[in-house]
Amino acid sequence: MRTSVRARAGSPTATLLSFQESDYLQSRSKAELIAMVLCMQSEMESLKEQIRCLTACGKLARNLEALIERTQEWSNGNNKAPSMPPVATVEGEALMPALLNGQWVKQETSSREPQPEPSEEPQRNGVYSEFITPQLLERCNTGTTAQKLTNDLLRGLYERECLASHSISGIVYNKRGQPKPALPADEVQAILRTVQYFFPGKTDAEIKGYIRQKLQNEAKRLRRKPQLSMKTDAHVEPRGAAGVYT
DNA sequence: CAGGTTGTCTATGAACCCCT
DNA sequence: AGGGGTTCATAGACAACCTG
Repeated sequence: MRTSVRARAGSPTATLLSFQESDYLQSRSKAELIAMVLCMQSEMESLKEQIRCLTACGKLARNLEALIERTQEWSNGNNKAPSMPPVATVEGEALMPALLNGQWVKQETSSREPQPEPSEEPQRNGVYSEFITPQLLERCNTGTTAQKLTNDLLRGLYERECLASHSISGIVYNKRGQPKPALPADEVQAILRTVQYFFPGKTDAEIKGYIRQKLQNEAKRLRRKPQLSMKTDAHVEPRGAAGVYT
């Protein structure tokens, strides 16, 4: 299918049109081209998301530095309680409106369950909130069990391969086992605090047990089906590196 | 006692087949 | 076409055991 649209030489549109008319595309079936476009769209979305995350990380880092400075000032004898730095925003949206300095800020009044009061000890909770985003929480099941919430948080924060290849502490007691790196301690703490917010009765040990269980299940899954995942990848990417589904 | 491994069982959802 | 039953893969839960 040839297009009759005229475009200025050298413009992006002209580049696209010349690509559309190339022999490579002419040799492809319509279905193949549609599949390629879908793959490209998917990849574009993934890249956009990565850019958003990187931008957010940079702003969060600056916020953390400011908070650390204020905390140090406070602990150095300045009795005035440290105030929170302004919350960074991405595209006008507050990054962490739901969790501030370890304390949750209610966003929806029509919550599924009566939410417990935020902790009275924000300093004890620390600043772990940068890992648990409101978007992530929206995808998590916060209303059923602590174990489900823990699993959802882990799946939201890490890839399966990452879960399968890490442990809570990094300590390996099995001599024949490969040493596994530990999950970032601050991220584990963020999960603990988050789960304890929604399920105040749960202890660190219990939640760590849920995390351990999830890591083991993922590792077991990977051991059982290593060839399956490879086969699936081969299906997803039949034509070179066109499809990146991560 | 905490943390890790392995095996087994169960629940669940997707895929498939058959019948109307 | 679609509704219902069956099969299968997967995730999660649990128990038993090991190690430091």
